[in-house]
Amino acid sequence: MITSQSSLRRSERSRRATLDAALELCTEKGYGRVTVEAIAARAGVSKKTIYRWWSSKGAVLLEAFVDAFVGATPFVDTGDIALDLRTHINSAVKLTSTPPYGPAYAGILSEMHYDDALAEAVQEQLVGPRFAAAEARLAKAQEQGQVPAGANLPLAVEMLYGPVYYRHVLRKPPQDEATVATLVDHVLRSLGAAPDGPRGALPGAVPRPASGDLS
Amino acid sequence: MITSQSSLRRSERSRRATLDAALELCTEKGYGRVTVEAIAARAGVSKKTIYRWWSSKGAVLLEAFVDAFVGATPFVDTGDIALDLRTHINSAVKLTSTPPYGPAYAGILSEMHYDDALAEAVQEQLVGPRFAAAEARLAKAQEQGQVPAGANLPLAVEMLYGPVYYRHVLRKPPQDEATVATLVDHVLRSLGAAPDGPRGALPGAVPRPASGDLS
DNA sequence: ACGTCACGACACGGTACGTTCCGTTTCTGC
DNA sequence: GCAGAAACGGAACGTACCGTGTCGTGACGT
Repeated sequence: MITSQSSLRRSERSRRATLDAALELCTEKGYGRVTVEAIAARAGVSKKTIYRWWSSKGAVLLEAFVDAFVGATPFVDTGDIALDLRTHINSAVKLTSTPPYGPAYAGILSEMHYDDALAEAVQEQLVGPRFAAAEARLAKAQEQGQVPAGANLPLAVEMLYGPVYYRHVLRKPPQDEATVATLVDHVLRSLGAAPDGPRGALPGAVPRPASGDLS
Repeated sequence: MITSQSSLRRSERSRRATLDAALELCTEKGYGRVTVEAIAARAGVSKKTIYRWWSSKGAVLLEAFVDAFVGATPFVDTGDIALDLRTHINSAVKLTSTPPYGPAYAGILSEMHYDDALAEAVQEQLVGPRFAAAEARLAKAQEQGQVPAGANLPLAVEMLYGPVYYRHVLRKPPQDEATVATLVDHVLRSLGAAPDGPRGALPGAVPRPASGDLS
């Protein structure tokens, strides 16, 4: 276990102060310039207390991150696969591009390369569930005939998330909602799905005027 | 400029020894555990010499990286867009997953989040050219009628590279060549391109036997 | 009321940072 | 060639942060 264990005697006040301070500093200075000593000072907490409950700076920020997002991005099912995928991907874009969680996530992704335990925790607590939720929603659309039976769903999920991560790690501007809509259309089309209403042949080739369902 | 400037008096021997030592250490210990002092010791070079020519550990590895890959992955044009995209993406997968350049690139991507100059250098020297080459090859295919006229080419490039980065940063196993082939088929299909020979409806839905053109 | 445990504080040795000084080697220009 | 300049290796420096250890205090559970 990389995140903190609970205890009857543990001070919830110190825990929250630590997580909040870590997120603040990450936003202000960037993950790489955040130190445990600075977190402790900002939180009004002893360094010893931080090390008592977390194994590293990365573990603190992962807990802060997961803490804020557990159940915060449920996968709604409106019956419209394109709409639901847009909602899902837009939440992922916002997650990875908005303070304080965007900078924190960038740091976590960095640390994953050297910290095997952190990598495993991220996979189990963040990536795995999100990937599974997206794939499950596509499977449901399959049952409803909106996606062909033999479609390669895991590949579709990677094609959806891939561009989001691509821009995030390369520090390019995040996708806006129109771009996400175009992406979703392309991915569904690549699976052989029937065009979705007015979004017909060559989705995205001709920009559509902004419509209410995007906001 | 983040990478080293040339000089008439500069010792090429020290430069090469530094770059080689940095790549070696990065492979052995992972970028995060590589120190400038260790690079200097391994290279038989003074720390001062490293700081004279590079601004940071990241700059050293970026130069080693670019040095090895400048012109090393030309974008061939066989006239078959699907084949050429497979070749291109396969080289990107290999680049990001094979020592010593895979670990080095992971470290560079990490450092980019805190080092603006490094981020700009990566964009200009690595990502930009590769992205442009892929888009140019697609544009040529467009002229030849293999890709529809109004297709969203930048989106297509992101859909191709995205999954590669997705797996790289999340430390998932890299795509094998069959998966890359399926990905390329899907992306071309999403653009409205005509199915490519036997790769017909629902590419990837039914695994094809391995064929020579993949190796 | 007593014992336990988490707490804040402070000090510690260790590591790597980036810089400075020094004496030596190597190359350039005269 | 020779003299000067520049880059070199080596060693040491002060600083920052690491992760740990110690200690006295105070809050909680029994």
